[in-house]
Amino acid sequence: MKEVRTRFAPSPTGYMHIGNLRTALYAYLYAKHFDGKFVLRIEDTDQKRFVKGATEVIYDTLKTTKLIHDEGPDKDGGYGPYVQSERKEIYKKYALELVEKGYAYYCFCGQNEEEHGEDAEQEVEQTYGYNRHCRNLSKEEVEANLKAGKSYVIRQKIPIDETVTFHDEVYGDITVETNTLDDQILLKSDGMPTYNFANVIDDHLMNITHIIRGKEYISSTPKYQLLYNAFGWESPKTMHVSTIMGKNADGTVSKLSKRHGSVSFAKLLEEGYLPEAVLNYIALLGWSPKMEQEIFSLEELAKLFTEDGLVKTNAIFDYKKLDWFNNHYISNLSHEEFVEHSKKYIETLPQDLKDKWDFASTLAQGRIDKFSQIAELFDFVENYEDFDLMELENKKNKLDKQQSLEILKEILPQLENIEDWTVENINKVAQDYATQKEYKIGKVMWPLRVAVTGKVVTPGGGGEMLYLVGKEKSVERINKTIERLLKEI
RNA sequence: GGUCCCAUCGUCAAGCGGUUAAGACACCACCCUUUCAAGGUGGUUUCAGCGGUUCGAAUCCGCUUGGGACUACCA
Repeated sequence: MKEVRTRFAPSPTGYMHIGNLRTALYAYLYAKHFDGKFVLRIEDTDQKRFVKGATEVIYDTLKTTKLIHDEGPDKDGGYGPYVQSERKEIYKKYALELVEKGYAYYCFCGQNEEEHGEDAEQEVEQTYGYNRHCRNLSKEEVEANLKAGKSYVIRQKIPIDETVTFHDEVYGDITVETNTLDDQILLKSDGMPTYNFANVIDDHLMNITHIIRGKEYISSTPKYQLLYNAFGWESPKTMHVSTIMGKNADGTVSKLSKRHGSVSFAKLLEEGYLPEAVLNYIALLGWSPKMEQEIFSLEELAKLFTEDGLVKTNAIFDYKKLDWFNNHYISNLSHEEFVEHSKKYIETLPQDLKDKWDFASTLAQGRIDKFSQIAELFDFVENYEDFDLMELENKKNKLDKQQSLEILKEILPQLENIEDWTVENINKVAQDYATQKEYKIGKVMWPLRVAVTGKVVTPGGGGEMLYLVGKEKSVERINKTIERLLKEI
């Protein structure tokens, strides 16, 4: 069997959209599944859009996601150059070949509206696209224009009254009438090819066997097919993948974009998502392994990934489910890894808490969905507000405010006596007190925890919370709570 | 507008002529518990509609409706 070669062909825009990353993932997985090659090609034919440092974003993303390419601008595999702007002459040669064969033509119309306008519209029966003004220029006219130094583009000569069919591995056979196709530009006036032309040439020249790309290219594919036919080339197999959508505030859905949340890989990382979690999640958006397992390593995915699991329908990006994946991956981090990852998120934390981070981090791990939640999780250490005293009542522990008051009053002096403010010592005081009063430990811990943190939901148990808040502040807050209770009861 | 594509719980999805229509996220309840989380158990919720074909349709066909993409000298 022929070696499988897939490609990821991003345009250097300066950021990596999550949908784009998923395409890269799929292309990578497909190649790896068949022990083939994953090729990186930079599609930078739009000079106006040049963004400095944009290719670095691409390299960085592939590196941190471990989607290692086998060939690319930095890894020659014999099919280079892998940057389209460096292949300019190649495209020109092939464009001319097409002109020669009658599948393309010079167009001198320029970019202004009038020449594309209505007057010529009746000539060719179409109300869209280019009016084909230059389609039938004589050889002499073309020569004359060329000699005069007129700027030109080369357009594809779409056949009239024909039908094109291509086969997609996901969507099956798709047939369109050529009359609905535009004489698209192949070579721009600056001599650069359009994406539409370059991708066909490159995929062929680079021996790409399987094209995996977004569904939005499905309607352009007939034009590519015509190009392959014109050259007499075998077209690579295509696998179009569904679009990732986002849910709008008004309930409608549209292509995932910034207004739906973070959509670039870098942004997601910034928020504190792990690359593995993001990859695992997006792998399952539009593709299914058809089994119950959901957590997969890259290796496992590669083993499982084939076009069979590709889904035709668009998928809505669900940040909640991403959170679940991320929570899972965070929980599985070693303590050292967790501390390492959390470093840049604890900078704004109070110094005291930073000093205790080795301990506090063990509470945070497993309790957060993403690292950016750390500050909020420990907010109570610094900030304390009068909470609703009703929170001191707890059914399960058969607690009411009266009892909470009593417990707080009785245990406070004992807490104040603690010399060495450690979780163990705090717990011991509480335990001894509970034993003496014949209370369940929970009954003692509840009011303590709530009084000191001002919250019902905390990242750990009572002893742990008192330790984090510190002796001085704990005592102060318990006192305050007692006062408030006395006033109310 | 034209062309093409799509349609199973709120979301991701399995299913590919005969199933009690999987599973996961979310949600709810209960259990466990030193709170929360995690974990365990259980539950609510889905075949867009209408016609065919068939002994039998979520599965095949048609129409309707709804959604999406494309319609650049962008990719």
